[in-house]
Amino acid sequence: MDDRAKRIVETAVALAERDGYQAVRLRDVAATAQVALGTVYKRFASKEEILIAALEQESEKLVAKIGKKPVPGDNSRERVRFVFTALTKGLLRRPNLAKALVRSLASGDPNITERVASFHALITALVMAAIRGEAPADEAVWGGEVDERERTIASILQNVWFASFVGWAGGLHDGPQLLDDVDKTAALLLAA
Amino acid sequence: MDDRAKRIVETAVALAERDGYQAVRLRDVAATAQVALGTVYKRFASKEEILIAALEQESEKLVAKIGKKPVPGDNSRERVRFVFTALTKGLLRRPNLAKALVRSLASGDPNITERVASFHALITALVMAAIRGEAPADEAVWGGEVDERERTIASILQNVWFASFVGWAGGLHDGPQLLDDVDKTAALLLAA
DNA sequence: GGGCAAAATAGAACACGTTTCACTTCTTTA
DNA sequence: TAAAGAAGTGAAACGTGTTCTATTTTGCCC
Repeated sequence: MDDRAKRIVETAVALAERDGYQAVRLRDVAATAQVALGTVYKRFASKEEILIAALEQESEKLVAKIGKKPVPGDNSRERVRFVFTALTKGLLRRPNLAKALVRSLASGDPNITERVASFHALITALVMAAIRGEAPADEAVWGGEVDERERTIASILQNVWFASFVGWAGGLHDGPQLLDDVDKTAALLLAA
Repeated sequence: MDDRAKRIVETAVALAERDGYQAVRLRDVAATAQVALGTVYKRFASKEEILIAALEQESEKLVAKIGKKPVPGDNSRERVRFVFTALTKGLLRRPNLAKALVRSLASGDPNITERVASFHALITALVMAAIRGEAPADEAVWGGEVDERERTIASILQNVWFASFVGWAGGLHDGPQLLDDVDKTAALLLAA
């Protein structure tokens, strides 16, 4: 990502953080990033793509922070809770931004399918590492055999988290409730 | 819902069914429904609200059909699979419409929160009835005590279904995969 | 340093959701 | 049945995402 693209994404993040999705007006983004509107569209095909780029950037930061050390906790459930708590708190710290990002994630725009899949894979890897009690980075190391059951559980947890996140973004419930949904799921799926 | 409102929703459904969300242009909706644009906005606050009304209408039809008789199946898991299969197939029969509706459902628009919650409650009731093996309509009869564990499981299943549905709408995977996600979850959560 | 292709720019223009307004047509009620 | 208010209408206008165009600037090669 070149300099201009970075400025564009950072501006979008700043605007979303302050006033949410609708405040990310591309004319404002362009002006603030000191770039012409045409340049914005040379780099990104749409507003959604800018926000997905922002999601990538933010989630990578978050995952990097979480995944640096082995996940703390004596058993799968505790480690899973730790990971989702960290993710959720990291995002809810800037609620307007989080809502804007989840909106793009759930937009169903076919042009961002691969990016959405990457995000999905990123979280799944994190959760699987938590279940096993390894540092996520290690995952690159052990080459092959993934436990199918573990993958399924990780995927379920992620789906519950995502659905609950969307519910939170839509005002259905609050942050603690969101975490509670995931934790209850973990309680049922993971032996202590 | 008066006559005009019905025509508006039906037109929106027809347009979404043919060509998806972006094809539901409100000027076209108004023209086809033989109504002025101002009248559309007298009945519905936004495009999202029209589509949520459509979702309510369609899901009620679907649930009415599914919930008429006791759900077939010898155990919880089979009954749950039956219910989600029926729901999913009913929706995927008109994929463009389904994508448009799920988009509204996941839009995060705070003005439709209650409607989204109602939809959620509707599905939860259906799933809980399937877990127990009762006709959903009976639920009104037995007054009180809901098993907390059953409610949690129903909620998880619904969340997985929803998340997977959003994934399908975004091109992440296909219909059978969607059902498989839910079924695998049911396998882990429900004793046969 | 001059020329050239690629990139950037300013700004107009278009599409569509949404709002507004002036006017007409119903419906109610006294 | 006439008056009043509610509802509907057609059309214009506005905001913002997106596209397009003509012009300028930049980076590079000879």
